[in-house]
Amino acid sequence: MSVAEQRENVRQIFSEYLERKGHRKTPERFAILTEIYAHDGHFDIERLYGRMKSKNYRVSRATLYNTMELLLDCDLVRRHRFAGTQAQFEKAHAYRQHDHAVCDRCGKVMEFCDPRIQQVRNTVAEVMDFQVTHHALLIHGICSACRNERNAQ
Amino acid sequence: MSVAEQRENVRQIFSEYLERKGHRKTPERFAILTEIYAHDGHFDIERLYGRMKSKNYRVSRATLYNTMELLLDCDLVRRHRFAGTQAQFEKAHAYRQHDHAVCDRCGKVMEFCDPRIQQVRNTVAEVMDFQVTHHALLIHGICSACRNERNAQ
DNA sequence: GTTTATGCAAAGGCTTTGCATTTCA
DNA sequence: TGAAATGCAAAGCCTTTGCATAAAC
Repeated sequence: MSVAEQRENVRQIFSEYLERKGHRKTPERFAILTEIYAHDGHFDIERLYGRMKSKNYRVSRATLYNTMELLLDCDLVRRHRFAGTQAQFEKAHAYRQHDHAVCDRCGKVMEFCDPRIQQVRNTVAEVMDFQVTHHALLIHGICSACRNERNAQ
Repeated sequence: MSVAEQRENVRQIFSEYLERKGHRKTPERFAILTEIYAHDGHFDIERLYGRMKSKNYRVSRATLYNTMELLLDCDLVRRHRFAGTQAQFEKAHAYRQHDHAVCDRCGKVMEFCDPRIQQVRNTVAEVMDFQVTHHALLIHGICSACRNERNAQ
């Protein structure tokens, strides 16, 4: 799937979601979605605000927060709280399932993928009669770069 | 291990930690530790503050926040961010390894245990050359009670 | 006697809210 | 036209910080 195809695809999903929920299709909402899907990796609200402002597309922070709720609700975006109070987001559609390892010393976030997580989800759903929608596995520790740095001192 | 034994045990661990780090052994710090280990389940700073106040042991919120940092550092307490900005804590010592499933409708938090997580940790450590210290797996979804409630409406 | 910790209140940072204005349907 | 969304600023909430006081070592 090309970048253009994906962009059209997620616009379609968002459009149908807004319609189904009786929400309006404002240009701000689609501009935010487009901006999010134009980049990889994690971002926070302030970063997104800055990126849109630099492209002369000014949206208020309030609208950013409101729109993120909608995008979370239709699973086009994921929200993480790696540390502190500041939420981090990432696009979720057509982005392979993965989890995160975060270095508690330098804050670097790495991605990994392990099929056993899916098995755990299935077991939890079955044993606890729980309808799983998504999950977040965060592995904390110290990355090799930080360990080497400390050893070198 | 009895409750009294565990309390003595964690006091010992904390005491040694403070000594090793050159921190002072203040009565507030031990009172906070004792209060935390007198209860099961999750709690936030405000709840802990209220519980100590109701026992006429008044500590400032600042000291609670400071002490939690120490307890986190010596692994006697875990911190979670299930939702929102408010941190949740739970005691960590002699409390079997477990993870959490949280209902996104009613907010209920359930615990479960799956040995496959340990295997994932081992794999991440090996493949990414990452020194794992701990992890947090959060499974989101809708609990059976909430599903039944909605069906009944 | 020093140095560190406590407590209080103020400041900070991220997020939410209220309300007037604008815009979608 | 009427209801909902936007933008701005103010308020909220949790957490951190600064500084005087108290306490550990």
